[in-house]
Amino acid sequence: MSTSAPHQTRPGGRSARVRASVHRAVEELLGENRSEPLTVPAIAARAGVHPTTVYRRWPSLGDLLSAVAASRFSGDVVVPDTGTLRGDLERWVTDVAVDLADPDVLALMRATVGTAGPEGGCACVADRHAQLAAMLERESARGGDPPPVERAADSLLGPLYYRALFTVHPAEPGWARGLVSALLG
Amino acid sequence: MSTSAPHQTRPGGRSARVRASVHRAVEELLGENRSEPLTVPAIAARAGVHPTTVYRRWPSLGDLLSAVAASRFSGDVVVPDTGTLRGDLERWVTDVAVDLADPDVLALMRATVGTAGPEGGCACVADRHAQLAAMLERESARGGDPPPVERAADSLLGPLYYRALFTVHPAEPGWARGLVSALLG
DNA sequence: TAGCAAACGCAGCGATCGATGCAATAATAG
DNA sequence: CTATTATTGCATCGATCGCTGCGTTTGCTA
Repeated sequence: MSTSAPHQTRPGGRSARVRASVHRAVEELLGENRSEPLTVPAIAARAGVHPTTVYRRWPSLGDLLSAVAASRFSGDVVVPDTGTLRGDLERWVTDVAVDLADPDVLALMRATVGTAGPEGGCACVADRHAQLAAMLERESARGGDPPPVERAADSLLGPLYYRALFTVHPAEPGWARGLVSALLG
Repeated sequence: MSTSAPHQTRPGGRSARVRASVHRAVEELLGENRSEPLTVPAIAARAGVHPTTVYRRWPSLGDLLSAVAASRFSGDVVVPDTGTLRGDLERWVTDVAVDLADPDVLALMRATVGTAGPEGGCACVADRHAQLAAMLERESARGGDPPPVERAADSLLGPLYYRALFTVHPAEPGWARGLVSALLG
């Protein structure tokens, strides 16, 4: 057999264009903070796509939001490589803090967590967890003794996301850096 | 005029009963994790109240959820008084962790954050912040040197709420206690 | 280039949401 | 106890949501 699975999905051309358009429409509509709730027809209209398409491709609004969040929060922050764990973490938390300061990002995260349930929350932070684990792993390979991933997540991602979701987020510059000091001593 | 403000609101009797019933209905409907989104008619039906009443008393669903969250997250955890800051914090974070392990509480928090925006988030943690500030204040009056409220919130509430919203929340017993050690050294 | 199948658009349908006058109830002041 | 008025219930209406066949377009493979 040349290719065992003939082609169950069709990821190129118009499909990809529609998906990107719908994703962008979701981000845009969530960005402009409207009082009305987010609905599929509104998304389709903004995307220039028929509502039927959205209903058929994504089983529910929660799945759509999860997909948008996973796509948006993957690859938006690159894992730095400064040579030391402290340097990597300091640069990384700063980048994450900058990303979390964007109102559009916050709106997307709120909607995803509120609509898609626990899976939505995981979709928002899965890539961040992987990045953090990669940096700690590298430090371990370098011969260092990094803290476990759970503790690092508690000390870094915890305050970052807590402030983003539950406070008005003043976010003084340099504050995120202090989290690294609190973790590494 | 005998009394300058005659009576603009009427908080007793049936009104209070309706409000309590609607609040309870919201918590119940969010508790049983349904795939359909939360709507006003569903809440009214569960509460045994006409939908018009809900539409008129609460300007939007977000306001209703904020009110429910503020009511639910006020007074549910008492501020302990063990004599030492460490003892107070350890008991308190344990209580908060237990509360956050309740699926109904998580569902209410997700919906509030996702629907009511930043105000919803504040409504969920305002009382917790006040409690934390009270314990630190008491330590200060006792002659101690407690950490600032922001750092305590970062170290304690941050991991607690981050794990509750963004992870599957295994929550080993005793883990919350470790947060206090990480904060106080 | 030709053929196949996946994906999309269109028209239309039941259901339900959210809102609006009007009448009835009941909580509070005197 | 009586009067006032905030509050709720009822009936109803327009708008829109979410979904389902069917025909058409468009990637993908041979």
